[in-house]
Amino acid sequence: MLYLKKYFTEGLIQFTILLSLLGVRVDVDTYLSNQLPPLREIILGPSSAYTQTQFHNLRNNLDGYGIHPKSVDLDQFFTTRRLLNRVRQLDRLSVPSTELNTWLVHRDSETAVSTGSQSSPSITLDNGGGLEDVNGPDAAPAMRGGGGAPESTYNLNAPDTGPGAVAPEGNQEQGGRDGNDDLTKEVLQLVSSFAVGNTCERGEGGTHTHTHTHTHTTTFTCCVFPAPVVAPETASNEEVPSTSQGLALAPQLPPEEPPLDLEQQWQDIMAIMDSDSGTSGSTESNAAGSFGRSSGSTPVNQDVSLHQASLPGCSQDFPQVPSSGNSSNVNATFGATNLTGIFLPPHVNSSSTNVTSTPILPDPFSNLLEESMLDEISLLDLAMEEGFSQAQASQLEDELDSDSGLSLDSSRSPASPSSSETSCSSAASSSSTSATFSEEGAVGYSTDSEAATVEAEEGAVGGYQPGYSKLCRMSYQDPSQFHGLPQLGGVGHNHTYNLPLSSAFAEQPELPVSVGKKSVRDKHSKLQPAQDLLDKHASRDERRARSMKIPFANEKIINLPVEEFNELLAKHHLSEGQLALVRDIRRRGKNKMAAQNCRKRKLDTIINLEQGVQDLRRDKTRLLKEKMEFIRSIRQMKQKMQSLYQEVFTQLRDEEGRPYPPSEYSLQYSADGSVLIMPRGVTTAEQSRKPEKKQKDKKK
DNA sequence: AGGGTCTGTCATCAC
DNA sequence: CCGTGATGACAGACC
Repeated sequence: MLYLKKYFTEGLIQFTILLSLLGVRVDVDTYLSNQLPPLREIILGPSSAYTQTQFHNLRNNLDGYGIHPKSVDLDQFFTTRRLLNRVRQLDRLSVPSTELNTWLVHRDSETAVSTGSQSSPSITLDNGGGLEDVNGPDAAPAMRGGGGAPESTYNLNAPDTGPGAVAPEGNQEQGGRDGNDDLTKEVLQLVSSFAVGNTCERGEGGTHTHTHTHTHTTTFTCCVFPAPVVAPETASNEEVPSTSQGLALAPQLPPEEPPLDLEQQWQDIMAIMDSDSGTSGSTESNAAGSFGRSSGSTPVNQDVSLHQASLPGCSQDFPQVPSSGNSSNVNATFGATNLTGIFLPPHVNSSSTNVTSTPILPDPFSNLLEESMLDEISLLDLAMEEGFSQAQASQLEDELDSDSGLSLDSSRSPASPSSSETSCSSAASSSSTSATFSEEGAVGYSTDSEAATVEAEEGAVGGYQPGYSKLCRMSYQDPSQFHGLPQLGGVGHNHTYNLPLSSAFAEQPELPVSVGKKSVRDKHSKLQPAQDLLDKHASRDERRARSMKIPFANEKIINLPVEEFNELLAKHHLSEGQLALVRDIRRRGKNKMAAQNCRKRKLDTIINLEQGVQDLRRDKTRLLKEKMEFIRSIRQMKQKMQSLYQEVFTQLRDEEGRPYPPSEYSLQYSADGSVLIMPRGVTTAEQSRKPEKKQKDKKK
């Protein structure tokens, strides 16, 4: 019994830590609000991995020691170490060190063990909180154990004499007897703040057996109360409710000065529980509680430490589909809660049926994880994920941030083609001339005239800057090519329709105003006669116009407003052929500009789309980063919960001091905030709803 | 010589 | 109905 007490006490400590961790989770909830599952849901789920042996293995692995699993002393030692380490690791965990120390002392001081040697299958760890029945009388799943105990029974005090009674109560009780060690009291006080009750009660069948058949339900109840109020005296075994046969064990100490932090955490936890219960309560299965089924996105609270705490056993997290036996149970239980993988090592040996036949509800976490995480079963994958989030994602974002890839002209305003055009034209010619033949509205994009002006001065009346369009394109493709502007002259396209004002209003129609080709080209053709050169490089329409003796420049034909154009035609008496030619020239000229504008618009559209894609990629990267952070945080929390769950579970002992087989039992969290150890055959929903009533009924 | 790009032109549609 | 802009398609010039 001594070691029963020890284990149980340690269990209390573990559980306290667990609750404290939940306190941390409170913060997390602020951002993951609904996404985080209720504690009970987290704890839900059978894990055959939580066998004592595995526990030791885990510990040994963690500690790096090969200690015989059965060594109680070593257990103590390592447990202490482990707990300390665990606490230290819980950076954000605001667990006063003094409290921890106290626990440890308490642990060491283990002396007496209340032996509820009764055959009572139930072990009740009611927190002594008797203070106020926050949950109300019904709150009492704990009541089970406390069967006959008074309302205040949170029988921390009332150690169930039942056989199953393990001893925290006994401890407390013993402590009191032993002289009420101050430390012990303090410990009890602290512990009492986390009302813990372990109740084993018989099922309807009443066949309480050590085999823990489904007929009976062993309940580990943890009731939480703001202020523990338990008189040491109450710890007497006599107060154990006979009906429940459960041993009510509860830390009992007057709540002298509950640590403020602790209390605060406690309140937070309660708040969460309430909210969670409310949320989950709305759904049938909430009792079973799938992990974080509530949906809702909230900003991530980075309060969760992101440092990676890896557990060896986590490599096989998230088994998607349990194939058989244990794994099935595990999955069934935790699968829905997302904690399956964490809490349930694959090597679980569970013969029980689906304890947690809890309905699988939509789980925000699942959604979050399944996408990119659930399929990643190993920590290695996690590492890869992290690697991505930290390095690759950053790199990607950097890449996206930089324009090197697309070399888009940042000066371009996607929304304003004109601006882009301006940049192009200005880059092309640096011409200050902005005059355009816009009266007809066809020159929206035809700032080409600017360039044309420059060329006109050089004798290239064609007026069109050959490189204009190309320049824009080049700038789009690679801004660096702006430096190669002079080279653009090499492109000998005919742009004669974009005429400068000077040439457009030239009064000398005969003059070959439009050379049409690049000055460069002209230079290359110095040997040719001027006329030939002009003819050769003139546009077809110009040549036609010349051949037809059209008395005015094509620029005029093309760019004059329709009224002036008609006046011009009227002023000059032209033949039928001439008129047709003039009209064709005008039509083609306008169409040419329209085509240019059209192409520019296309280009702008493409640029805008590119920019949009860029922005979207950037957003995607950012969101991906955030997602990875979420996943990391969640996984870390799961790992912590897993280890805590495992430790708590393995510390539990039945009335005979035997550990509960993980294959048959699991810790589950009920809606009222109590933690129960349930046979896997019992559905959580069933368990969470009825326990209180059952207990009451049984009491009576 | 072949392919890509740019540009002009035509046909067509819409306003 | 005409003038004009927009645009797809085509062809020629150029690289």
